Amino acid sequence: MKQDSHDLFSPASPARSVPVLVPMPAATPYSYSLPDGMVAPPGSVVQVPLGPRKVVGVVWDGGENAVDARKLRPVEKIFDCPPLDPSMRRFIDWVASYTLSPPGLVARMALRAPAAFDPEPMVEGLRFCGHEPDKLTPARRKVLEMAADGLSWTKSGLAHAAGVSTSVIDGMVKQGVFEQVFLPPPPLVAPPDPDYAPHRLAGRQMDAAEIAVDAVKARDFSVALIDGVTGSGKTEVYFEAIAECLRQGRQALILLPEIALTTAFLDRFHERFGAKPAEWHSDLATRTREKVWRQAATGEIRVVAGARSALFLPFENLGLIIVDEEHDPAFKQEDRVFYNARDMAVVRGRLAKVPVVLVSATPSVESQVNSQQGRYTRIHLPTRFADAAMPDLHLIDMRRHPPERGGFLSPVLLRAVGKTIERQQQALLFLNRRGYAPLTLCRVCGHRFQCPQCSSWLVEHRFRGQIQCHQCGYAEPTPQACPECGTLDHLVACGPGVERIAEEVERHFPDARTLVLSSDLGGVKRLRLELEAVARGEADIVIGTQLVAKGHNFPLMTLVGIVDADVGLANGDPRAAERTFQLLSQVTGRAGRTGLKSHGLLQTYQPQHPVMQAIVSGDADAFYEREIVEREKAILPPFGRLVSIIVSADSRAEAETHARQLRQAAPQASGISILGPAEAPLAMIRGRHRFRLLVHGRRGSDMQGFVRAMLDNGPKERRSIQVQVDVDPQSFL
DNA sequence: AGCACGCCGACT
DNA sequence: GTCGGCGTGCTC
Repeated sequence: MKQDSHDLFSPASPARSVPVLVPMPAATPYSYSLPDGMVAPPGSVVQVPLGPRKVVGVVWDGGENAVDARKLRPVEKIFDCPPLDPSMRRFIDWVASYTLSPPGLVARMALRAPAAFDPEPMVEGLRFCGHEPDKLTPARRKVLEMAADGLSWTKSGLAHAAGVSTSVIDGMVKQGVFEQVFLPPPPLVAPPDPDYAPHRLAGRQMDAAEIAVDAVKARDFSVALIDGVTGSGKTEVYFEAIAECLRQGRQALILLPEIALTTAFLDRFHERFGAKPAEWHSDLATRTREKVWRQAATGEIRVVAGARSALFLPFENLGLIIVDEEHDPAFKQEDRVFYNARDMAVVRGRLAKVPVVLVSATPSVESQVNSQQGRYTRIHLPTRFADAAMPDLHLIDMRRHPPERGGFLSPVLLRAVGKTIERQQQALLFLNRRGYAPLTLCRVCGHRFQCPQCSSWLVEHRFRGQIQCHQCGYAEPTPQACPECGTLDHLVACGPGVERIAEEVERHFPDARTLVLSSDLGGVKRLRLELEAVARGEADIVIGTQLVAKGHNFPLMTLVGIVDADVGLANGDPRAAERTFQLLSQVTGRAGRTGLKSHGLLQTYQPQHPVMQAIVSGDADAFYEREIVEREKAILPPFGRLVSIIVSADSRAEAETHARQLRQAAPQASGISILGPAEAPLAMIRGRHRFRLLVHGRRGSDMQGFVRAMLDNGPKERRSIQVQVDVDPQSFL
């Protein structure tokens, strides 16, 4: 009826219009007119004009708002690629409303492959068509032998197979020996074979694998949490779920923190399935990226191993999502669209009706709680596989075994390092602090080097000759003189960073091969190469920041020294204990997988601290559940309820709109409040709300100053603050 | 998000 | 006299 009355007011020949999500921060899709004869069902990937440029958008269903028909511009082109299916579209809508992001920007994450939307061009190929060449040289004979089967070859492929140069083939083409054919582009990766190398699971692992496999067999949404110490066989267990998924002819997605996407992982997959999975991460070459996108969309690629953004690939027939290292903070994206890929994986699984498997040696508190409450199936792997023993762990009480003057390494740890390298084994010294020293000050006037943009300490990087801000990226060359009093050569470095530890190590072990592994020393590629070199034994002493804790195994590493185990315990983060526990467990888990006797030594000034005690006691798992989960449950907002506070300094109305969207999206959520810059700090102090502050502002803008102004209830700045807490996605499904 | 327009400071 | 910094506004 409404439709009819609407038609009365429509022009005689109404232009057909379609809603299109464009890569722009608009709340709703834009409308475009559809030229006669063009068919664009929802999900179609299209090219549309937007202002002065052409952009890629997606035809949407619903959300269209009224707009003057004269403003409509036509859809220019529909790409010849599979449309985004309804579950993917609902996923994009869901993520947009949950993260309070414009849907167009979420959709853009699913279309991050510049030229992948048209089919890959056919590859030119050659086929033997019966004509013999007039002169049959030895080289030509070899080519004919290879091509006699009448199958199609690429020119370079045939030349390579026959062991001749391509010019031999060029000559034969001229004589009409070959006809030109067009071949479909070759698949990026070979299809993995679920039965390539049978698993070698035993006992509890078999039971665990059965649960995971059954979840895949059910072909429905479920969430399982696999937890077990490093080396307990978690990967092998979820490989069985992937094998089942492949047998069903469906696609599997493995999400990993970017740094854990190592060749070691890919090789392991290869050994089990006879082929590598397709990779997806920020460092991919454009061409490869496009191929992966396209072949995931067509279903050609069966398994993708990728960083968080792989969650937005448009799989043709998704059957399983794995989130490995699910506790890892790297799954959080904290720019543009803010999301946690672990949570969104659960949502995508729900909408696509596929099982999700979360995997970690140290599960996040959220996942622990969800499994305790029975929403996630718990799959616990209690021990290490075969003879891979856990290292024995000891605390070094730094009050009793202090380092020598000017040093940071206890004599106990130094002795252990010496013995380890004498045995031709490797030692890892872990310190979660990049650079040379976290603070520099002037010995004459006491001036402390502070970031001019955000007021955190500037960290000296001696290797690069710079002092840097680890908060905002500000950097300047290390000065010789104090900017305050002008005194030369009286600047003093305070506290250790990995570079300074390396200096100390080199002083004690001048003949050892020492290597610093830190994220600021080159890109992902270089880092991977260095990790592999270490795994092959090409270093004796490795000094690393937290990146060494992630995913990579060092078979020759029999000593792990934690230089400053207390770092991070007192930084005010409500998750400090959880983070410290996870990080130190992951690091100490790197050692002890060789069957050789291995050790972990934790330097600490707080040997009585419950986290330290738990890590060195064999009862860490129980402690983690009992103490950390219980404590942090009390600190964090009630699970199953969303507490989101939007503080808006410039537009109360905008904040109201966001809150309304939130309440609509999650009617069962409670505790949404809007707090102005004056109320927010009070609420924080009174402890009614716990939250992280996310301050949005341009680089170079004085965000710290704004927060200060906010805390002082000062003048309203033209910036907005959005405050969100980590919540549990399950309750919104 | 991108891109154009538009207005004030240091330089070929 | 211009180049270029970023503030503001607009895109179906």
